[in-house]
Amino acid sequence: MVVSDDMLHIKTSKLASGTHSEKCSGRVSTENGHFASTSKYKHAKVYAIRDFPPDCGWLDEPIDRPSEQKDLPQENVATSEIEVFPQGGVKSYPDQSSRRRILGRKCYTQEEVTVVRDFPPFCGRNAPPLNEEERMKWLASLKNKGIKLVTAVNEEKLSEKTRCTDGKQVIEAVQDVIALEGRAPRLSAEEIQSKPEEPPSEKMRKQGACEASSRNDVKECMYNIIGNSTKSPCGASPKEFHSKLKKVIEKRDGNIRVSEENPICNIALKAEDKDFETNLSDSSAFENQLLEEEDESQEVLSDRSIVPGLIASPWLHAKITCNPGLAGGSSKRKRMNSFALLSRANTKNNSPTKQAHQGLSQVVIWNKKDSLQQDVLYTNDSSTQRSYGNNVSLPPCRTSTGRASDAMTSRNKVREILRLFQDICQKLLHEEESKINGEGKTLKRVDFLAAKILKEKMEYVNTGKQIIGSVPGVEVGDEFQYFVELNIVGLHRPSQVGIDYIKRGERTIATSIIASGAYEDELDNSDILTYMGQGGNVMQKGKQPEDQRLERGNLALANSRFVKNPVRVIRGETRSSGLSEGRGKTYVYDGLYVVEEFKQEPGPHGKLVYKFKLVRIPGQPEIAWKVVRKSKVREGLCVQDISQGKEIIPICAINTRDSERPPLFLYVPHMIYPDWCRRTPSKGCDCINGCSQSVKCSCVMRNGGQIPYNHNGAIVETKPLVYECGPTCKCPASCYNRVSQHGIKFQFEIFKTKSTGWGVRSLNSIPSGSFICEYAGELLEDREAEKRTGKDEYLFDIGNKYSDSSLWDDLSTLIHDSRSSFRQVVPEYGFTIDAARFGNMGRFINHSCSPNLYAQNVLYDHDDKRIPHIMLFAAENIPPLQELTYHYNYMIDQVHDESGDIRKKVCCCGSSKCTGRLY
DNA sequence: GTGTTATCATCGGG
DNA sequence: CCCCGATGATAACA
Repeated sequence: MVVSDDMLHIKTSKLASGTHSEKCSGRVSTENGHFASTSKYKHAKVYAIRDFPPDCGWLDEPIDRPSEQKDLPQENVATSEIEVFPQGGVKSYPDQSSRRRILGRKCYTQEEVTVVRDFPPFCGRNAPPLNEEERMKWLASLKNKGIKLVTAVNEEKLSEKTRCTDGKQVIEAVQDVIALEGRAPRLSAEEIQSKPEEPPSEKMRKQGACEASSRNDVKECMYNIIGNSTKSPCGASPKEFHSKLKKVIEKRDGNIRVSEENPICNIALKAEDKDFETNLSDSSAFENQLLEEEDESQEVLSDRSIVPGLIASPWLHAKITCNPGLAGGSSKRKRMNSFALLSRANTKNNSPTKQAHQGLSQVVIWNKKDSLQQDVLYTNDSSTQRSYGNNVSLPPCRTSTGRASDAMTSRNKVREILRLFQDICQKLLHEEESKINGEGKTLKRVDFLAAKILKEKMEYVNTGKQIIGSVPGVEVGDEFQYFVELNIVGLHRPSQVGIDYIKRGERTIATSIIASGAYEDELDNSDILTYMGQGGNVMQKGKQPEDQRLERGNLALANSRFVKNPVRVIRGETRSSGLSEGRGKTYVYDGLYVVEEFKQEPGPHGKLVYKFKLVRIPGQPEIAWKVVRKSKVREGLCVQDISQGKEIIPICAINTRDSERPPLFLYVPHMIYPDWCRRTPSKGCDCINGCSQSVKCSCVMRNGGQIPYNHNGAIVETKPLVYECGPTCKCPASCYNRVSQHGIKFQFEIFKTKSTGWGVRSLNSIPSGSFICEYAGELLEDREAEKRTGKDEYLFDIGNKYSDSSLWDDLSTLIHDSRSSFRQVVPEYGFTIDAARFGNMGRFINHSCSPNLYAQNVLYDHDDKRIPHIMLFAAENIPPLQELTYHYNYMIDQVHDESGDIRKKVCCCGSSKCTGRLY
């Protein structure tokens, strides 16, 4: 990261509010988590004013945990659990240069400003950790479920083995092979079953392993059963035997599939699914065996039950290092290495020995489960926790340091790449929009373009790994604007297909589905989802509808119904709210579901369709929009509209924690300028046909020749200063160069947070780049601000980043003003916005070390660059009910009290990037 | 049997 | 509505 010192210029915070100890001694906490102070300013150069250029944390070197945090009261969980990130700070953000390359555009140093939009990897919300109680509950439910489920299945299997026809089929199939080999006479199934051919030692070893691990792995046990009944009698070499066996299985599977396609046995599947299930398990057991035989290094098969990572392969090595419990003390660093290993292994996956690698990937998948079990094991100190049969990846647990850090690393990766993607998208879209102007051409697919760029230059997240269960770094509730984003983060691989599945030998099982209502799914708000299968020419126009067949995704989902593996569900939400101007759909990750059952029914066109009933696995966080939609009256509502009608959309106040009401202040949606402030009216443009059309638009020129917004109202990139068209412009209000002046676009509410006073959140999904609100208040000169001692927590220092010389060098090519005069003026006169007495919702927005908003200087109604509007924009996609935050940009150890001592304030943002200090 | 290429299907998006 | 689209699975082919 190349950052000049000048870029880092940050106006430091002035004075200081109370320390934490003051809070404890009865000081009043305020909305922003600051504390009122009566101290006087003594130190001229120190300001307790939140400063504009939001360097967003990663420019600041991380600091050590302040020692005074030890004194924190117990309930201060947010800070006491924070992990200091050794690789934090600049070094952890290596891709700025790659971004430059990616965009392939002229890169100024000013780009660092551009990059201000690119928030630190830790931006925004972190994994909502389950509290211990929730966790235990979830684990208990899993345990019960898993044990019950699997033992039931196992018993079923065992009895099936001895009586059901399928067991016979399998054995007969085996016999076919044996007969082909001519080495053994045909035996009846029963004979084989009852024949203890295997050396008892090995048999016991296997069974013992199976039981000892208590892993309830159906396949594992089935493997043993089948192994016992089939392996020894023929005496054929394993490889020969299995290649023959495989053929037979294939043949048999073919038959089954044919019969499955027969409509007669559609619903019958439900009645006879025992057979089906047995088939599945049987053959997967066979496959497993095949796989293991294929891997030369697997000499001790049964050991896999105990130490799954022993099988030698790069994948498994990687896995081992991922499993501290197994590998014996893997550090975070090791884990990161394992990532590298994984991706390397992935490239190897295209090697000629495809079969073997398919096998490997299967092993990895199941090994994944082991690792997940280790998750459980690792976060709970009892080894009895190993006995989960579910292949469920649990939410990251932050109490386990190594794991938590890993989870955060993944999280940051995901967010990083998504922000990058969104950023590239906005810029490409912007270019396209300016190209298209007037020519009636269609816009290119910026999402694909951006995805391609990312794929070429960067690595996608979670690629190669075919993940069953939750994807590292992706959290329930995450939102995506484009379908390809799902691919980028590894949540759902196909570009347009709704069902993603993976191969497990001859079988496929579903890993993720997208329910966006293209078919007639039943999407209600409950945890049950009815998903319609694919195919049947429903999507193709001009084709006769047909019965859906049990193939591809449908087959995979059907298999998942028996394997009971978790399936990720992504819901495509049409933006019917109308509040956001973005594109049609938002994709929300809804968490893990299990396919409970499926059936075949006549669809809307009369032909048969498959319907899959998916049930959400309990214990996952609820999706915000469900909460919003469920409760029509907001719980804890204490003020209907704190703006008292002054905003276009009412802003209510919610307090579900105590009886406190929002503080009193006079709501003003706009800035209040004092009498002495004579703002020079802006010289408006003369564009009548819209400023985007006109090459000569003076406003556009001042923005460097381009409107800084896209047609959907999203800001393209952060600029030192944005010039919107204003009241004196001739362009209409619909001009694309008018965004922030139109006021809020989303439904916001202020709410009482856990530890930072009042905060702000939205009930809507907010796409990255959207305008949030202005930071409104009284304009003050710094001198005046210094006098307002008690309420400095509402001061916002207007950006004097213009005094930054390196920035200005680059700007000079864009902004045609006299640099010298400008620079002379600004550093001398600092201005501040005071929202203590008058303000808008912006005053409630809290600080975070990994924010999801950033501040942008905007001019539209006057020309005085010293006092731009402070407009807050979304730095990423923000799901409903996620708290909105920006970086206050205090300078650590630069805030002094009246006696000149450094003051310290604990930061309670709780983000993974949190330095623990606000200043 | 295996590696490469063509084709198909698909709950997007302008 | 039309068309372009990426991707993986499958079919066809060398």
